[in-house]
Amino acid sequence: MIGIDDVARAVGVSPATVSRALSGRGPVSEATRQQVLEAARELGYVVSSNASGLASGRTRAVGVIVPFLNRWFYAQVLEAAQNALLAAGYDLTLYNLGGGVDTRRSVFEQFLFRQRVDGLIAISLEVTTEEVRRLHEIGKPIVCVGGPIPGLRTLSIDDIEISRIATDHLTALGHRRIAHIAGGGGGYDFHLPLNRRVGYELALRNAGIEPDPGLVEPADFTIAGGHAVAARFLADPERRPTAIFAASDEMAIGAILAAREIGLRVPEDLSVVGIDDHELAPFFGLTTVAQYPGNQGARAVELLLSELGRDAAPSEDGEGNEPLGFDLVIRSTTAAPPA
Amino acid sequence: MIGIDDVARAVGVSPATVSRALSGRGPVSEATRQQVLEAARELGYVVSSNASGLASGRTRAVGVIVPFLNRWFYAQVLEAAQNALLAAGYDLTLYNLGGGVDTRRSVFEQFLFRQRVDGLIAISLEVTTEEVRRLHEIGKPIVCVGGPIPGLRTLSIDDIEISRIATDHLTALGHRRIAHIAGGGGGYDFHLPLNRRVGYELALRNAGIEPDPGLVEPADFTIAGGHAVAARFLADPERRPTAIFAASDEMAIGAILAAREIGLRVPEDLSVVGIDDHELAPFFGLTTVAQYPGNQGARAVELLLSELGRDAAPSEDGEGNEPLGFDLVIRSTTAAPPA
DNA sequence: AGCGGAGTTGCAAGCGCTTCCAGTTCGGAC
DNA sequence: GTCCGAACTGGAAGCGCTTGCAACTCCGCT
Repeated sequence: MIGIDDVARAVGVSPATVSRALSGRGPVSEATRQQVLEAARELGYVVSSNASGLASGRTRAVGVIVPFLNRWFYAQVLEAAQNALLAAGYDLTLYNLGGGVDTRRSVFEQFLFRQRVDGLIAISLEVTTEEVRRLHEIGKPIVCVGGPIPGLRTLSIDDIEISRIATDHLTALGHRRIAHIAGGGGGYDFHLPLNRRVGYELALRNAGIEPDPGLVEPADFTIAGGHAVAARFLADPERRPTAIFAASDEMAIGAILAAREIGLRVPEDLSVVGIDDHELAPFFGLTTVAQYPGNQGARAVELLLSELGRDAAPSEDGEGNEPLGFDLVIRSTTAAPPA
Repeated sequence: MIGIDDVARAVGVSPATVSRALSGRGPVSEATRQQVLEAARELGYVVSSNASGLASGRTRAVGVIVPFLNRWFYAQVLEAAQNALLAAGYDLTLYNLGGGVDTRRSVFEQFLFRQRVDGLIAISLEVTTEEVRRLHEIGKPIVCVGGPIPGLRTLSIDDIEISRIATDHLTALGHRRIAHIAGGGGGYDFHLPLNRRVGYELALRNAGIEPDPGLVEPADFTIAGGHAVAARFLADPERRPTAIFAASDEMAIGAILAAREIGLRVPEDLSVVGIDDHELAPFFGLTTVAQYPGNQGARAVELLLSELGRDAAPSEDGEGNEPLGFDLVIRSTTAAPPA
């Protein structure tokens, strides 16, 4: 393995200078820098991250913690984060908590303490107070996306507002009986489904409609889950809603399929709105509120790196939570209710 | 930060003994080992991966290279690999090549050479010969899943056979006009779609049917792509196939939706078969060939770790490729052709 | 009693970098 | 011409572990 000494010898300077030239820390004359860069490229020299990390305390790696992998939203955020990190020269170490209690515990007890990463990004995590304590103990900067974790800097969407807008769109079209497929269950941060429901009820009240608890039912954020709930909503022609607002696009798609199965036309007989702007949304012509997970991932990296950049201690201003953008995207699954 | 010396002091032994006790390398009396373990737990000591890696050359991390994240198959493999790695005490460093040419190049030129990982798992990668050369240069064990990379140990499905079985199922039901939505395009290993087409044609010939090139068209492995191709196949009632075999479940689902849209019933008017056993397959009642990506990921980790375990040089017996299991799963999208 | 060997343990030398500190050079100010 | 500071460079001390080697302790044997 070719080391820093080889490069130093090739250029005729000390390893210290090579280190400075390559890392950009400390003064090096432009001429020397160029020679070093050249020699390094020529020899194919790449610094050993272990040695560098041990000596400097910086590893140039960021840990990303996700509760799931195989969900569109998480994968989008993760992909964007990966790209941003690679572009900045950072490795991404993945911690997927979806592997059961034991793996989850060992991540929080062991893995995160190995000094392998300079900082962490946590995506929509629902964590126990004990886990929050561990996260703080690590003493490294953390940025959360989505699930607000007490005392940590969080990037989050305004879930109440996003839902209000979606529901407003339906009331504005004239709908009065609007059902809501809420989120719920398993591993998700529980604030999200709750806030989305609050926004929905807010919009109804604004339109002078009293929310009917019989028109709200939770599902698990999947197509199959949305389908099952929608089928129940639509079963009785007497009590059938004229619109469904689902807390995610996948559930909305399930609802569309359920409607089609019993011969209802979308949007003529039933309007459907989702949240996400999932990759399948255009395919189904789904009206939805886009929340740009890619931007969220990229922004999280940006924030984290800036914190690392100023060699800061983990920011104590954890309350400086940053709202994210979203937009209503009107396609062809919403229309005025049947006469 | 609490270090190995603290533990040593607490127990009253040398750091060397603590290291041996914690890593399991070298002899330590049972009594001492217990004390060390106890003290480490108590103090919350976790070895610094940088220091350990630098001193030993082992990092207890594995790199996983994927071409995409937001595809069901990749996410499944990745998730399983992550679980297996965590269980074995390994970190997983992710390299997603989907970020464009530049990131791809820097991964192959820089990131993989940082000595950050002990080994690599490459999932269904299509690589250039230059990239293969770089992979070899790294000098670490590599296990590939799916895309056979020349000279590297590969775990792969028998794509010809898997397709043959799917198509056989259709011919056995009596179908004669069977269309194939092939894979193709962008970033995927190109052997896969090719082999699947070969298996399809093989099965047809076995049933005495001459393949009709007009009944084969590629799509991009997505629902939308499958939908578009299927819509074309089904447009002309005269030349309409009675069955469609898609090279992936997502494309098969697209085909089902396309059929429904023009009023065809599945399976009465059209049979559809896919490959994968995607999470949505049960929801659509899709008959498919399951290929268990989770097992593939777990098996890849197992192989890689066993290679690392015996401190082996990267195995030169790269041709010892291992076939993987798959099963025809018959659900409700296939039946005899209309009379 | 003396000895050889197995089982444990400690010593100390690194692993390959980074960075503090001190030295050197050079240009300008006086 | 001298002096000072800024800009650059090299020496060397670690960073926190692992591990080869030597030392030491018990045994059971002869």
